[in-house]
Amino acid sequence: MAELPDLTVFANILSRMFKNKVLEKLDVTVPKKLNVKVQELQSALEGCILESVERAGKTLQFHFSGENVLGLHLMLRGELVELSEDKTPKFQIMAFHFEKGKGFAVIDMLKQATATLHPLKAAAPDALEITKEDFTALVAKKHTIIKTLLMDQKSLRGIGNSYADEILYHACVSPFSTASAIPQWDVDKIFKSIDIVLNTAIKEIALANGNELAGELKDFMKIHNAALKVTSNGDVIKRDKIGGRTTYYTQAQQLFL
DNA sequence: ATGCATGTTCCCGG
DNA sequence: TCCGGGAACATGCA
Repeated sequence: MAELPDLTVFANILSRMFKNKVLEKLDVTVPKKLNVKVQELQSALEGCILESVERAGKTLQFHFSGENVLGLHLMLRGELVELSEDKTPKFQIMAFHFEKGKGFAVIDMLKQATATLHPLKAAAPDALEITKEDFTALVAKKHTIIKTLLMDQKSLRGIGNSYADEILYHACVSPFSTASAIPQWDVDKIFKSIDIVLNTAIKEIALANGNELAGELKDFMKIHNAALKVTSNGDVIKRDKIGGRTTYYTQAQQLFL
């Protein structure tokens, strides 16, 4: 359940560990989500140098020498694990073997993690890159529920169910608000909250993880957290479904319809 | 033991 | 055309 902040941290850790290393071997255990044949993927990437790892939306982008790019989406339950000698991790999807026996694997018990060779550049802006003007225009033209809009990857990339709740809680706007009905002042607040909530989480997770790729899931959530009954203010945390997903919010969050 | 969690896609209906 | 709702995916956890 890696979300945007986790992925940003993973990208940084992978860069530290494998940047400028040669990918000696790429094992594909579960090829069903690949956009190319296993052999095509291997011949494109094996022998290449990993030049950078970046996050884009909810994906990681591995940039290899020779203009080769691999996109990776972990979907619901995908995880990254560092490889230890001679042991294939349980639920392995693919394994990246670099020099000196070092490497990492993608694991996913749902087998839904998706690797894409030469992914198309996404049209929608990333949640951490969108400008205030573009965000304002986006919110103004959509008549859907604000939480649904924040999570719509075709509109804005990178925000999932739990951080959508965290952002709207931080901005004090009800997740049930109609996007186009939200006043400019509050749209500005949401825009700022996206930046603050995500970047704060990145810092906290980076600190907690160190160089651990997966690490245990630290719970930094202030509202999207099943263990909490009330917020730090003492407001009762309510639960509802939006888009089939559990949504946590309080009565104090302003509703605009 | 039952049901919930999580992202995406696809299908149906208003 | 836009929007919402539900199912499906496989497994671990409370």
